[in-house]
Amino acid sequence: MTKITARQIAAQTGVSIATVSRTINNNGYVHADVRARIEAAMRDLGYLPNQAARNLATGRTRTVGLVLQTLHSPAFVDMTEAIQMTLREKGYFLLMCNTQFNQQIETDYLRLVQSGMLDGMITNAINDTATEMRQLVQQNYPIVFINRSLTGIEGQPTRTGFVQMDLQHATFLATDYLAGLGHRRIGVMTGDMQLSTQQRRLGGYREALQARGLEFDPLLVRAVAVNRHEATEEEQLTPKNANALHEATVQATGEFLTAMPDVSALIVIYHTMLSGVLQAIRQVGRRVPDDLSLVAFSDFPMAPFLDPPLTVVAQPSTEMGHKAAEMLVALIEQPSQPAQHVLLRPELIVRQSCKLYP
Amino acid sequence: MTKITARQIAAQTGVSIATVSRTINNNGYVHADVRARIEAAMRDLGYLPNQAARNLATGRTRTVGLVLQTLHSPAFVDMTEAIQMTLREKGYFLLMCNTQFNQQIETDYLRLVQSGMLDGMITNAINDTATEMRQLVQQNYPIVFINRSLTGIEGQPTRTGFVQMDLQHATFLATDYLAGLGHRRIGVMTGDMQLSTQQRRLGGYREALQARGLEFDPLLVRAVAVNRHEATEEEQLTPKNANALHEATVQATGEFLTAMPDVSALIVIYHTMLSGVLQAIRQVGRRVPDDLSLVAFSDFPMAPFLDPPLTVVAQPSTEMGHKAAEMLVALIEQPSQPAQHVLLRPELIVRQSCKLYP
DNA sequence: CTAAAATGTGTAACCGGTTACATGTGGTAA
DNA sequence: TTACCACATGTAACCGGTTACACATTTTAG
Repeated sequence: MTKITARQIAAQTGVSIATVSRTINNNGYVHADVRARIEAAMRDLGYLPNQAARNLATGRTRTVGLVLQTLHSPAFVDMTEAIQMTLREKGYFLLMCNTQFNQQIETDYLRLVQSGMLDGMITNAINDTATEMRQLVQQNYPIVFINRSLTGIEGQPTRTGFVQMDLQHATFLATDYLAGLGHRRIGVMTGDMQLSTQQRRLGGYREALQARGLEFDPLLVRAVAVNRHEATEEEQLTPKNANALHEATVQATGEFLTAMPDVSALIVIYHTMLSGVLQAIRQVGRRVPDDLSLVAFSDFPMAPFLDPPLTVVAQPSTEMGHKAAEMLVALIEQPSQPAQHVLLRPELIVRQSCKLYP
Repeated sequence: MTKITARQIAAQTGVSIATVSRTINNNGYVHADVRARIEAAMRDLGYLPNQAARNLATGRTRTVGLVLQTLHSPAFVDMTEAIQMTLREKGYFLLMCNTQFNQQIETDYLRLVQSGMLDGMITNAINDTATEMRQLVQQNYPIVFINRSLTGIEGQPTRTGFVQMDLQHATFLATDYLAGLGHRRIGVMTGDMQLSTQQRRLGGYREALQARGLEFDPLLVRAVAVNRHEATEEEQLTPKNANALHEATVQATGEFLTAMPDVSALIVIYHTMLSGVLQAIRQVGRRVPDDLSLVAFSDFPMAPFLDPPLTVVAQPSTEMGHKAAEMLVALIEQPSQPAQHVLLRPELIVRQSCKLYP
């Protein structure tokens, strides 16, 4: 249990710590015989270099942060695992941060990059408009955003990357498919309207409606807020965890379906809301797909086994995670990179939750 | 972007770094006025203390590791979030490690505790019998095991904790429920037989059979191995990721159901195998619950919406995560703790995937 | 009023590595 | 033979904090 240090390895082998360090890091010149002796000593004594010391000396930690709101979404799980595996291959570690939609926690974790604890950050932070985030970007810390964008940094030299699914196309796919089946009143259950992605998500909805000659009715879009936004906090539900979100969604969807009996199809933008939507549909006595067609976002292993098998817009989550990790490592290791954007395509997977209208 | 150091804060305020340090850590005595000036300077300059330096100086990192095989299980997701939230409250960070059932990765991550990068570890490592793990425990590093046990450390002073769901009772609940419905040939789809938990899981199965006067038939237990175990590697399937596991499960379940037409009920021990089992059932043309009763492990949000709604044995995952985190922090902060054991009860949630036999 | 205790602050030794620089070999090309 | 370069290793200055200890100044207690 007494900690072995490089000094002891040096003493044991009769060399200086510098030589031990060179051996560990495979730096500079070390005679093959000496190297062998040092390595033997390290093995014998079970020596592992102290990471804190290395981090301090090198100014790097080979650790990056991942800030997500929740893991209760198969897409996020896939992404997280892909990120971690990719990072591992590149010799990096992953610090997890689930914020449960709490912006304070989000901000706290973002600071870890500035405190030198993390070399960089991957995030889909919801306060992407906040000053803390812009500061971080402006201060040139490596950050990769997932499904987020940032205005006002165009042309500036930052170490920022963006990995996005084509959100507009995703809602377009769902809407166009439903409209193609003859639905004219297509509802959308979504999250916080303040989020910078809402515009693109709804953009795809409107685009598809227009292409099919249908009118956009704002009453058909129902938002269940999942985060606190100072400006409009009082009007928003602010569930603190998945359960609260579930209840809020049940409530909102129930009201929505009751108030809008002519809605014949529903698009659910967030997977975290799906169980709540399904429960509400049951409660108001509608049946999928006979009384209501349903398209959800994110595919998941159980989707084919639901009643009925669920038609979904699938995200390339694993690929997104992989790209994000790769991009971040590049930003960390090569100081001056032009901001990269990766845009991946979603895919409509048709199962049996939608029906011709009427 | 130039890094601000405590020295600069000290210079700016006209005090020594020691006083700055005392202010940061709320240690020792600092005059209220001086403290105010220092805090103002820190705010103005946007100073954040360098974590690597603190870690080195204090010998602690306030970071703990979580080593899991995968997040593709709602129970693990719940646990992970609970762990992280609890750790955060106590001022700790979480380093995530998903091993994808690769024991090499597992071992690598375990070493991080020894390298001083982590203050402790929470894990359900599958090589709980391996020498690396025992070494770690013997060397008195704080470790909390989830659903694992460790023999041969009884009475020894270690900093080890155990959080377990009562695995034996879990399988008992499922088996007893099915037997009570009249089923006599109850199949079990499970994972690696080498895992130290298998004994307890099957123990509950046998216990329930015996209580109901049914005979134990080893042919009714089908294992789909999910990890590599040197000793028996050649006889085992060794899928490298969730997809491979899915395929392996489809294959194994299909064979099993075909070879055992008299099996009227099935217990699925691992959630990660569930989608594969469901697919295989479909492929061989059986229907749940009419041709086959089904009990799965772990509840999940979509379970009520499956076809049919799924009867499950639910784990108290959130509570387990919470306890594990609490226990680990206690082990870290209070050097000499007797090894603690927490045993939580699973719960049978009856829905509609089981039917009276015949 | 004096001794002891509490308060406040600076100095400097650490934590355990990394790495620039100096120094010293031996080999090889001119 | 001289000059130069690749190879090999040690010395010591960092990295940016924490904290034991020394010293000074107040308070408080008896």
